[in-house]
Amino acid sequence: MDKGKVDFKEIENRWRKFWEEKKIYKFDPKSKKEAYSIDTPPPYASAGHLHVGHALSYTQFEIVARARRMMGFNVYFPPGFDDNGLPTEKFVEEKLGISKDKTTRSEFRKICLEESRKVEKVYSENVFKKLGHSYDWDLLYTTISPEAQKVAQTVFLRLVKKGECYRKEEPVIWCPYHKTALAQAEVEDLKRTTKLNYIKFDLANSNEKIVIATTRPELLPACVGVFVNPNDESNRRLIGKELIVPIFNYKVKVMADEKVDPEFGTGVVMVCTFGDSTDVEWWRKHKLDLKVVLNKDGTLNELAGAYAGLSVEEARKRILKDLDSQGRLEKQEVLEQSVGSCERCGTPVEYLVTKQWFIRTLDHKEEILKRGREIKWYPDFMRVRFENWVKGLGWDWTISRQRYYGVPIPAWYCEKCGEVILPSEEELPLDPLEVERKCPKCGGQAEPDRDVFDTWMTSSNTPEVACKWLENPELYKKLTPMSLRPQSHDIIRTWAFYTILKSHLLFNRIPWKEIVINTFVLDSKGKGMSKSKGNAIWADDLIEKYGVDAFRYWVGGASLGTDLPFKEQELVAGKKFLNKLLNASKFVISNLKDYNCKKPGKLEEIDKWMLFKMSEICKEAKKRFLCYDIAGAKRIVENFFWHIFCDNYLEIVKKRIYNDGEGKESAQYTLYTCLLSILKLFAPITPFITEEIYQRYFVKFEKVESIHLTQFSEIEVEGSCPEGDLFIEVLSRVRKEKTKAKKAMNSEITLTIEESIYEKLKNMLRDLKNVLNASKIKKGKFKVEFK
RNA sequence: GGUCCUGUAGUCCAAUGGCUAAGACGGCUCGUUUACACCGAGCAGACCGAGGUUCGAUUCCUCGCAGGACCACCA
Repeated sequence: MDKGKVDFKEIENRWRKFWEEKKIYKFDPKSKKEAYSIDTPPPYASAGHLHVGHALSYTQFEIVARARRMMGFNVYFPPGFDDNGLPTEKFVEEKLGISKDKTTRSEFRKICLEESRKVEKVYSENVFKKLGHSYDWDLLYTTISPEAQKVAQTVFLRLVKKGECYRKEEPVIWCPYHKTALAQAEVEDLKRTTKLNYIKFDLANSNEKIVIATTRPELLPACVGVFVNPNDESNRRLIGKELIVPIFNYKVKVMADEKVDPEFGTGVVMVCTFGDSTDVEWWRKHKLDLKVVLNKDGTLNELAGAYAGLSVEEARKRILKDLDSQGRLEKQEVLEQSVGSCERCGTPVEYLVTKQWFIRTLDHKEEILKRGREIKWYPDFMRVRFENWVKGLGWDWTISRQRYYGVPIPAWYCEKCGEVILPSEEELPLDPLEVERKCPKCGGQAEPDRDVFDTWMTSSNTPEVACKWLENPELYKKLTPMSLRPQSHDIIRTWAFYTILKSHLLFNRIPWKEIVINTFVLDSKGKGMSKSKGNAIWADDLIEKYGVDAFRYWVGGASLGTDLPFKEQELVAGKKFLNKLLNASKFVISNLKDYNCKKPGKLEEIDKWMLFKMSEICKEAKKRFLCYDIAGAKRIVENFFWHIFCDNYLEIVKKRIYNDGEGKESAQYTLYTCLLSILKLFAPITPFITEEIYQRYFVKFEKVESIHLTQFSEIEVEGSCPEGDLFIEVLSRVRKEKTKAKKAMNSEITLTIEESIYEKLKNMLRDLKNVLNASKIKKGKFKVEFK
């Protein structure tokens, strides 16, 4: 071992290769140990870069997997990729400049699949393997695989059979850019400044003008009613009367609804089909007409007359101009508004009436809340977020998407009689576009469904996909409900929610026993990190600079439930720690050359003390790992290693191990046991350096081919030796005196200590003399004399 | 607007209804000693504010302030 610089990269590469070749993380289905299955989040393998927040979340539960393995569990830890759905389509469209409109579904799907495979390969190598993640790569799954498609389609058929999945013509949330229906969960708020336009309507059979404020004048041709609050003194007189819609000159009725805010605008609201979700609500409640003016691409149709073919924005401008020239635009006010927008492209969503498939959620709110409470949440308060979302749901889950790259909806519709035709489960997976069907009822030609499922339709069955529900029912039964779902808080409303929903509807039980919400990383100033804000810090850069173990050391310090600001300083500390660990090990190992790995007949008192302390740390750390308190485990082990083991114990036994003689074997046994225990406890967090040290020495005695296959130590103790604490206290007092006298720590002294202390330390005087370099220890008033 | 989380030295973070409130980074002083100067010994430095419960609150409760997150929103 060279002095000074250590080539951490070389160490990493060597062991990464070793683990992969030996397949040391392979799952053993025949093992008798208790299974611990992890419902891994399959990432969208899109960009090559990974910001520290993502790297942290994946590494955080990877540490859990390692710790569980070392606590005797048979860990089922499959990697996965979520490669179907909009993100991939968007990626392909942008990268290759292909639009789904200008190609066929099968062609487009082929390109998507090829791109997915390429990116996933890079991702596995550059992210997971690089970070030292201990997946069993033989269990790799992807959500576009035939197996996953079969799961999604089977689930669909079963839910249809149960009546929990239905097809209906309904207003749905629509993204005009992606030209598809969206689920409520895919909508994000977009804050923007817009104009509130005050428009004069004529009151029918009167000369009076009624002013209505609207942000969406382009929807005038779709106006189906006007509302006022029944308690609004100044406007209630209008109820039952009719207004004439400007430009389009047709009559609409004025009706009453308590939800109208008399203070906003003029207190008079027009309802169009559809401008926003309130319009949908009122349309349903008051059974209004349907006037469709929007096309699927966000342009206006013939109903808009002269404005047909224009985009929403353009039509708005033109209509406002025409209203103004007719003297009907009273005024405009600036309005801070937040509108629902597509979470992937930011385009404000519209509401269109289309035929879609839905899964019932509104009927099951209470049951879902109950299921949520059967699961143990870490941290517990994250369950509240889940509950808030469930309580606030306003729509059933729209699962059909008018896109290409996803799991096809296995259904046909008879052109003649409208019958919905479904395949049998044995035929799955299938693409109805590639299979001809005749109507079993009337014999008519059946039209295939051209849509695909929402990506969450597949992802919400990751327990079924990952544990091979259909391929290996035995295995699935053994591993489910899964032990753990690790995920981030921003997808509680999607991934966690949909998974719990599906598990409830299909199997009438929870999908996993515990859910851990990973730490949320902020930038150094305490702000949320994202690519769009430009404050993202890339994990690759840090790993390049500090090494993987130092990065993981930072991850290991994050506690659940509290946001963590990223500080590069922590990586510096990590590197220092690795160096210290390596150096202390080097020292210990070099003094174990003649060690026979046998427990000596007699242990020195201070060694008993050390072994006792070490065993306590092992127990406490295990306890903390079990309840996902990685940071706590790391803290106590690190503190013990640095201050008790290095600063105190190594100094105490130095002279004993330098020379052959009494107490040498006792020291060697203690050093061996403690260092190995410490290495093991740190192995889940810093797997590379611990493997390196283990392989340099311990492997030949332990006979287990990797430290990561060993179990955390259980140390045999011979009493707690409480006098050891007193020993350390005296050591500390003397060191203080030496510092005060500006003497070196190894300067020779004569020590006088209180008689009571002297008596208690009687059996440890030799070690005390050694560590203090005291030529004599006398009884009396505490005094340190220098030579 | 609703809900949730977090406020501890310059910075990150821990514990605690009562004892000297721990550790790391940074600062300062001292020490080059055969694992390590990416080190050791030591020093200085902190409980967001106001009430309340209590013999006693940094800890529990209420309100406020600050930061962060989630959800709902208005034509």
